[in-house]
Amino acid sequence: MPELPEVETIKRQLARKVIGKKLRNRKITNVRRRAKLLIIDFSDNSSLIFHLKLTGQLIFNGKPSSSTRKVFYFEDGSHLTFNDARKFGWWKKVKGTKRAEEGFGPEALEVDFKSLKTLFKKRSNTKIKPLLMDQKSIAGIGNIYSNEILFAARIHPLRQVKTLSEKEAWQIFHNVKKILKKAIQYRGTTEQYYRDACGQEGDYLKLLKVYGREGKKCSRCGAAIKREKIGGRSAYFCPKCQPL
DNA sequence: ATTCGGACCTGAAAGC
DNA sequence: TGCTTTCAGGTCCGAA
Repeated sequence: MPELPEVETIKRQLARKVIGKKLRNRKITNVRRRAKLLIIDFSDNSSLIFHLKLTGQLIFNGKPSSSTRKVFYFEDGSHLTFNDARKFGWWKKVKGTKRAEEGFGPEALEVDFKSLKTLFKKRSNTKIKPLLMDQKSIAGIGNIYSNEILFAARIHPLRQVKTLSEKEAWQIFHNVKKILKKAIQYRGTTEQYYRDACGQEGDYLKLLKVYGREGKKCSRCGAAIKREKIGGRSAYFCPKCQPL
């Protein structure tokens, strides 16, 4: 589930709710996001790091359920519930976050066009969709938004990076920013498991143009949306708007 | 360097 | 009504 927009949504909501609260004598000083990691910092310079993987949820004052893996209780009686149906997600307590934050590429919402073009040059032999999802190259984009970005940019997910023109590279850059910002405005996409920190579903599902829409009509041209496995993940695209 | 399959788990939906 | 198969917002590892 959670890609950049979902984790960012949770981060913003939690920041408003838990900064200043105390957990086992330590005060929460900040709530941050790096790539798809959610980081809670404490006054003693320790931190809690979460990765929600596919089905993780972090819900403030969430009612425990069968998928609840951990509940963090604050000194004022409120709590933070970590649910994870598939148990891929994790959390850990660290003394510093430097190690955990290493190895990621620039944040998708912060990378500039020049750096993106440099990356395209360096990774010219790979395919564009797996590259957009590679956290070491650009941090935050996953399967839903890589599909949506490439549809908006009219680029086939299998395109070799070295064949992209300047104009096409710009379209990708432009739509990375545009789609992710819009998805944050809508508090992310709930396909099944995702909930924000208030336990609410995200509203971006209704704006999806290709993800999960195999066989349905393209909103631009009416052709049937296709699904194809690329790099082990389902790529969704319009064969007419995104020709190879 | 890149791609592939499998591994980690559970549960919902679709197929027969 | 079952029983089986497929699929899922992520990442990691080892083998071609």
